[in-house]
Amino acid sequence: MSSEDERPTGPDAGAPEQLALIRESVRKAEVPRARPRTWRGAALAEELPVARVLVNKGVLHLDQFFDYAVPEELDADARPGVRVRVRFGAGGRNVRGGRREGGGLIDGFIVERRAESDYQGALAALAHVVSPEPVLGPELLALARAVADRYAGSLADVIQLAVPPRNGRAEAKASPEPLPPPPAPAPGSWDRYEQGPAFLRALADGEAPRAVWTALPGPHWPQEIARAVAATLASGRGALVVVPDGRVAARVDKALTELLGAGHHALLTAESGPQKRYGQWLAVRRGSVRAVVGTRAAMFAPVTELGLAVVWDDGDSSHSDERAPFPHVREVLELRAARSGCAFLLGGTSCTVEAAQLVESGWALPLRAAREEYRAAAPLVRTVGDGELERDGAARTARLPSLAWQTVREGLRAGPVLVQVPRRGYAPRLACEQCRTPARCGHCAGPLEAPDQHDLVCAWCGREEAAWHCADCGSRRLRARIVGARRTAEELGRAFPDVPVRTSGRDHILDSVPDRPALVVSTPGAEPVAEGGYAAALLLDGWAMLGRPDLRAGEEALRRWTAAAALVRGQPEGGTLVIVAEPTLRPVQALVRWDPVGYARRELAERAELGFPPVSRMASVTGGAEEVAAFLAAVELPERAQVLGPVPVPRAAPGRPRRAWDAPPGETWERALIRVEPGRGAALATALKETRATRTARGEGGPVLVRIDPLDIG
DNA sequence: AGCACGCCGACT
DNA sequence: GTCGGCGTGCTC
Repeated sequence: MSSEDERPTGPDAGAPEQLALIRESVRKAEVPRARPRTWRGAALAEELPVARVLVNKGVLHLDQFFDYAVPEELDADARPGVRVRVRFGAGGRNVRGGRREGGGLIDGFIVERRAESDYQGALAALAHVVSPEPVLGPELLALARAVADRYAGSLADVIQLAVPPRNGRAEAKASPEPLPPPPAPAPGSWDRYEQGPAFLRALADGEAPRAVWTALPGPHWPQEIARAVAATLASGRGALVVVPDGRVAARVDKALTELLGAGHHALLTAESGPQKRYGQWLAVRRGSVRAVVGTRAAMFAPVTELGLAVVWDDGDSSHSDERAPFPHVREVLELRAARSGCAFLLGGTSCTVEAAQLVESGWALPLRAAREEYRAAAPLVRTVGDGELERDGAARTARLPSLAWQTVREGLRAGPVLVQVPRRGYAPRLACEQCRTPARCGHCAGPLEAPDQHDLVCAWCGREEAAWHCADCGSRRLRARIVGARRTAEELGRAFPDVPVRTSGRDHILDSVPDRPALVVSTPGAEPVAEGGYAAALLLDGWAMLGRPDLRAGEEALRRWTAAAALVRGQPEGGTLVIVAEPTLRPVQALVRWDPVGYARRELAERAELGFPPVSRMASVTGGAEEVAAFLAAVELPERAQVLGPVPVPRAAPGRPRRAWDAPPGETWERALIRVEPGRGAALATALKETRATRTARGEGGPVLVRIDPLDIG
């Protein structure tokens, strides 16, 4: 990075008193600024004796580089990008004649070697070079800077996410010789998509197409990703694929190995353990492996000459990092594509609102198949309203309507049957009892809650809603009820005593089930793949999924449903799916018509109208009530920014691990939302970052947590 | 964040 | 005179 990107340190701090002037002259005499010759008598490097160092402290007001003198004996190893240890801190300031002692040893990275420093004081020397392996290249550094700015975070925080901790043993091992590029692959099942073959050809020709890909349901998408990677490799460039979890990574890994053999790609997931993972990361950094498949942290993988960045299923919440500054895979890969001019592929069986926006804005092109292709590849979808559930005769014993019974019974004759059950602990949002329209605040359109089971309060702005009535149908009655879905599934198992019941969920997740009749009960996201596809699927308690207290509840439910439906055989092979949910609801209709894109586009239009993200940009500020209030008072927001709240942060659900933005046990935190118009996101991030930097520098109040584009905004 | 520097009041 | 309170500001 060039030096103009750094923050000036500001030499205007107060009038220099006499002593300081004397010291200054002593320093200059001892260590000439133009070319530091000695430091404590030790010889310095002949050439470029100054090392610009990124100090590995996440604190925002230290978000700048520091210059150190390079002793002669470290000259050879102290190359740009290597890890170093330096003395840092006020500990050894100006102890007689400009000499420095003390100050703790902390980690850092050399960012640049220079002939001279523009720092006015005497330089301390590098303490040591941790390892001569350059791990932080200029491209990764620039990306990390861009991500830090985007998310109002510090460079060091992003570097901590982007550069894995060192492992000496892995570093000592040489990486394999890079393989020559493979030949361009045939389109394979990409020919089912109108622009599929053309997209592959563009990749193989070294171009940089950007696409939002609505994958057909069924088992082919890992191979399709593999072909896109292979085409990019064929152009002599590298490729990066980021998926939500290790299971999906394993599927793409398998597809790539089948297509290209081993050696072309690295697998970067937490499952492989620190040493192996660092070895893989190094192989990528060293350029001996040109393609990467991995989970979240792999979004920063330093692929040489990146030609294609892929994110699969960008609606999955694990694409959002839970460590500061909370970057999202889709956004980071977008940044990479924009910065390095590489191709971009966002794929999934469903479609997020953000993905729809990428197409709408013209940044990416749609990559879709003809409507008939989706209908043929998807199972027959039928709905059962949960009202029918109560009326149905069979429901009395098993709480399941007869259509569901029938579907399961018939499905079990042909193969495994999937039963998707929402996880317990879903707190549904209040909705109209009549038409199920979510109850929203009359002032800011935030979701309403009933913290004391009685009064209605807006979760965003905290206003009390005294006289709520449904905007759609005028009803004044609300409902919030969770059905005991798990038990229903168990009863279903008892009703088919000859059939094995397998379960897959949070604690024990099945990867796959054989092509034999079985009931497979699974929570959303944990569905095993059935070899040969499920004969049928039953999606229970759609209402509870739609009732989640989240702006994205509808989109998320549809994503979970299409993901499950994509595991079922297509309609021509007799695949059937029954969803227990109100058929008039939009996400349910989108599933029946298999139109996730239409759903996302409509949702996008609505969010634009209501001033919701991603059309507006939002940030959240979380912390103790006093800290949040003081922060909001201090921050200079961009024009027409709107502050919603603060409101108390709801308790973290018991059992779920505490996330950074959940209140610590025993404390009550508050959260405010800040909303700005489209195009002011960068200004908002800058304002938030600046305020936090000055406030923590002065130690004013406790820390607040700032998140840009928070996912769970209710 | 640490941590020393510096400018104010009670002490051998 | 000087020991030490913690308010201020710097860290290459």
